[in-house]
Amino acid sequence: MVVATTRPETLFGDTAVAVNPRDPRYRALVGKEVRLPILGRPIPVVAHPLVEKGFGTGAVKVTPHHDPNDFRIGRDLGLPGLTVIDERGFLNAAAGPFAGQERFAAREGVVACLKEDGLLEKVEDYHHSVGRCYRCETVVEPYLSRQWFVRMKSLAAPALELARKGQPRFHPRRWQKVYQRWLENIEDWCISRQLWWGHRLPVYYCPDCQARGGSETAGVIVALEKPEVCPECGRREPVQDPDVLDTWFSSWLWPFSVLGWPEETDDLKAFYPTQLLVTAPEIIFFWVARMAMAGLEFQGRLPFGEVYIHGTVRDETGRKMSKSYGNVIDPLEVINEVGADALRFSLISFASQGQDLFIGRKSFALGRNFANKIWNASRLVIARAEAAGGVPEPDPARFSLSQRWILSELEATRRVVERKFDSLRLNEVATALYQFFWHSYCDWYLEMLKVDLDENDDPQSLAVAVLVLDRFLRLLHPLMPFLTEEIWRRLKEADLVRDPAPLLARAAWPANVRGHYRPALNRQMALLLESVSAVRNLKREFNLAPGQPVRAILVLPRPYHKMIGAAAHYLKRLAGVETLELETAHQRRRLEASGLLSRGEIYLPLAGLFDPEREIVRLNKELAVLERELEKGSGRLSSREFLEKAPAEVIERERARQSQLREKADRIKEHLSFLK
RNA sequence: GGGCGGUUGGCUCAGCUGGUGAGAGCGCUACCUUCACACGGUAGAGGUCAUAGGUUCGAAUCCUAUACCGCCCA
Repeated sequence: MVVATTRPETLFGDTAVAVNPRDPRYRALVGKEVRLPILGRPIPVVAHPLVEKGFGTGAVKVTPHHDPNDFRIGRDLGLPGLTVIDERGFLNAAAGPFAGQERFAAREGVVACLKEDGLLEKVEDYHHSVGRCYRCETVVEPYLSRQWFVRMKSLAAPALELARKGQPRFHPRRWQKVYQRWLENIEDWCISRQLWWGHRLPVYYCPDCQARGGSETAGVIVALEKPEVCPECGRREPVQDPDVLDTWFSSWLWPFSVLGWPEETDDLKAFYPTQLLVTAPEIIFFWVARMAMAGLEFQGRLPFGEVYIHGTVRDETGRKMSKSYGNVIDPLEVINEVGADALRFSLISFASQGQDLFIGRKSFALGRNFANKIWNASRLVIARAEAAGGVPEPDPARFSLSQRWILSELEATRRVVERKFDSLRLNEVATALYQFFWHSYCDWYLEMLKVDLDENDDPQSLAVAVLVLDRFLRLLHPLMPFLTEEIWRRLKEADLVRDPAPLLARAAWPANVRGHYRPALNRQMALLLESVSAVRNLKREFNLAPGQPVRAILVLPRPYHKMIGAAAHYLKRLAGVETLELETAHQRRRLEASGLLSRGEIYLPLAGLFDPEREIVRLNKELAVLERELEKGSGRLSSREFLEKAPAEVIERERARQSQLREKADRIKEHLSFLK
């Protein structure tokens, strides 16, 4: 019979040749014996379904002590096993003429020997996967040895019972199934590790009693303390098992062992169990489930109520970051480059609900830029406040539009942050804070603040700027603790914030301030912001410098005039409008550029700078977009089914939107016909 | 083999219970060193939401199938 092997040197340990029971080529041979080359030992031909017919010759040599599959075949069929390779990788006495040879040298020798005897069919290159040590790359040799196991079924039962009731709670929820299924299919836990260091197994052997034999446990002593002499025969000092415990065997005690267990310490009483465990998915079996089991066994309660599973951190090529791969980005280096808060904020921003994170060195610019922005904006506020000799207590009765708006935005952000924290959507906490601070506070509020200060308009602007900054720092603190702490300290030193708390870390979380949340303001504020943007945009379209002073005609319904009139100085400064005229209707003149607002229009008389052709192109483009939208909407509104089945508010919104779009389109058409 | 996830602008990703104008950061284009910030500002370009069916008045979102990428299994 011809067999194929990648490890010829193991043939000395062969105790059978196996074939698939359904393989007609060998059916007649099953039950017969063949002779092992070199040693001439007779071994049986056996049948086992694990053997693949199409693989190799369909017949495999079986070496139960040096191959996991062969071990199974051997156990299923009651085959004997032979250990022929020792712990150092040398062949032992069972290898006959090859005894004492190193395994790879023996491989060469065996092949030569087979060739000489005319027993070698052929040698060919073969691509296969061998286990290697991840540190030294040495090929791992399967080897049969004594291992210790923990029986898990009874330990897992209480955890399983709770798992079925949804405890602990997993985020995202799908991992709960993974956890539960593992507990359901619990296997005994092999705790023997062949490592150089660690806790040795508390297992001792008496060589004399072992030699006398009798049973598998003869001469085996399990004890907390090393026995001086063998408790059975009282003669020799027992020898400790050389293996160490699996690291998880101490880790599964971690939730209470770090609190002083087995003593009943105050810490243990105060801090066990905790609320939330944060970890990665591959740890669910190794650690989460085992901590749960140990917690129930030794403390009678789960060690945590909730488990947050974050994504795996991968490098830019998608490989898991791992010390053994050597592709880890060292957090300390990142901290040196961009700061601890930037690292932290970046990571949180990237970690959305259990998705894996792909991270390269450049990724941390996100947090770095944000930290830089916060620092500089804070410098501005503090410097201006100090220059003003402090800020007055804000008087809610005198809040201006922009002040009420930024306070409302802050409150809206505070609500989002709380909600997202509660649902553990930390990346969305980060996004909300980022958007608020950069695009509401800095882009608009601080720009308006500068205008207020320069025009000596309203000292309260500064007071609100400080108030908002203080609240914002409190909200951001969990994500960027160092930066916020430092800025807050400076606010206190400048006497801008008065708070009894010695540290921001201990200061109160901002409460809902009644009346600050006023979404209705957005419509008014939007009109102001739109006006500024529209002027900037038109200047750009017609190649005017941003600072070029222009006259602007703002056409709005009467009720908005007062509000916009009060904010005219912002338009002047932020958009470079020299004179602002407010009207309720406007007859377009030839050399004017126009822009549409959500509820009004703006005109810039541009005289010689105006190019009607250019304006026509621009307006046509805008009109095309509107008409496409109008078409979609009227399609919907003319569908009887839509009108019958959609909720009234959806229909209402659609109608309102249609009339708004139509009005805009009509206005553009008017402009176009005028220009032509 | 068993279980699970992903596919949205050039890149990395959000988008929770379907509600109808698809978002962000980076990158890109133009302009700006204006006294918080060029790690910045202003204005902009850029997407048949993998494909094919289905459910629905309505689908990036729900269902089915396919393709591709990826993860876990002591």
